Amino acid sequence: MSFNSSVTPKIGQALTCQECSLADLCLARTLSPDDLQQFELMVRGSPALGRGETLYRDGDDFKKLYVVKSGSYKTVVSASDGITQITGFYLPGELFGFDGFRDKHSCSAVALEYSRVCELSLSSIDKLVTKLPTLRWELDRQIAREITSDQSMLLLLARRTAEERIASFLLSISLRFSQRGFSGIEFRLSMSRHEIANYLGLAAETVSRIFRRVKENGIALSNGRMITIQNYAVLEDWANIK
Amino acid sequence: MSFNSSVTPKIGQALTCQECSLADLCLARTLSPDDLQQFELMVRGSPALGRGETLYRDGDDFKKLYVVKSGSYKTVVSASDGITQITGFYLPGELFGFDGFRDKHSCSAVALEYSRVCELSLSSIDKLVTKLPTLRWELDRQIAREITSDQSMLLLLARRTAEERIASFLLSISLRFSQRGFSGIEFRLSMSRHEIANYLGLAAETVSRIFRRVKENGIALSNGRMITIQNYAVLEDWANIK
DNA sequence: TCGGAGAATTGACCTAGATCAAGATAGCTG
DNA sequence: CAGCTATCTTGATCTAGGTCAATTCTCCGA
Repeated sequence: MSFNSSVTPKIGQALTCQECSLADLCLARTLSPDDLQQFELMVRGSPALGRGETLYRDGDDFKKLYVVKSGSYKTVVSASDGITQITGFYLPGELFGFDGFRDKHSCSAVALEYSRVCELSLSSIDKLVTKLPTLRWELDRQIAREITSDQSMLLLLARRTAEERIASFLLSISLRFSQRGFSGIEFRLSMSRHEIANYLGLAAETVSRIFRRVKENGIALSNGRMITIQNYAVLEDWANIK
Repeated sequence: MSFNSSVTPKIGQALTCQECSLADLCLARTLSPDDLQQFELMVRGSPALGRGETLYRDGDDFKKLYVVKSGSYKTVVSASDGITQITGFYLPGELFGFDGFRDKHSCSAVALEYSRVCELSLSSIDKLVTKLPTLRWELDRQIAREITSDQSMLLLLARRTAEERIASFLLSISLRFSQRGFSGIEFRLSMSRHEIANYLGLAAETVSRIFRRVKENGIALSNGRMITIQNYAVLEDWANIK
């Protein structure tokens, strides 16, 4: 299936990288217009996945890096006894898949809703970076950002209360939506309460209860998966960002 | 201070990379003897640090990658409210420092005991990888390994009991010691109970109590920081590795 | 060898959040 | 749009592990 086979071009479904609304969030953002043309030739679209469908699996050979074009994905690690842990949620423009770069994937990537990615194969990357060293540098920075974000999750899971975790989560999602040109104060979560709970190391019931508390304190409304943030400052307080 | 100024060359203080006992654990392990010579010219030693001394700080510009030559290090992330979290312990031969690669460090690296590192500056890396692409690939794999390990810690912190965390910790240290040619059944921990507790998202008292339980069940002896593993199989059971 | 400070252990107690068990809602599908 | 299934919410109860408060070790340095 071709990259531009979809019907009406809209957010995340642009024909070319130049036209893509996610251009300044994507891996390609540091490239000059000329370089971007070279980059674009290497990028492939892929069939859309529905909720719950898997892009790659734990144990698969590493083949490609992915940028979310539309929708959203989660990455999940599984232990041999069946316990699983969501290690990240990825929104449009976000790069993922470097777990097991040049090796085997150590987690699985699953669509949270009807979603598409742009794909960049390892061989394309290797070809590109010889001509475009700045792409390599940007890639390095993005990988480092993944490490930094995983490590701040370690602090969150090891040292924060349920309330702080949920406040941080809402702030993070809100920030990322607004960076993507969507509203950061009113948005729809693509993940279930169970998925939020798993990601934050909590029980689903606890997430429910704290969403209620958030509502009772006039900080944010939650109507199912719709969230409306009412008091950003207090939410930041709760997250302990100080 | 020069790389080889130390008195008696022993584990981790070899004069050259060729002679280094850590050669097959280090970043350089995939290099041919010829390539290793080029690599070696770029590597710098550095003054030893004592317990508690800092190699780099959260916020510092990224300058170098480090391999532990002797001793051990921890990396620590700090939140603005003073909460800190140990995100990793690094033993001889282990590569660290890519948090904030080509950017700013997002955590601090602190010596756990009298320790040395080998340093590889960013400019050296960039020079080397043009001539030695396999070095780049190995670097990529090591960075991915850091991500994989951080993500398995996310599962540990979010979903495992205190008992499982400590069993996993002991197994991991034991494995890494034996890979380095030391005994994996009798070893000395270089970190305090407090540091173990922080790393595992527990209170120091809980670590003490579980070390006692481990002892009572004939799984491992702990005499202060000395550990003797008595029943590897049951320890694996406790860790839930199945 | 002694003394002191930090580290580790132990016990008593408490609480945040898990678990269990119903209901209430919402989202699909036919 | 009716009905079924998932998901979400709420309440009651329980417990793993945190916190607080003494001791007891251990390891230095003088």
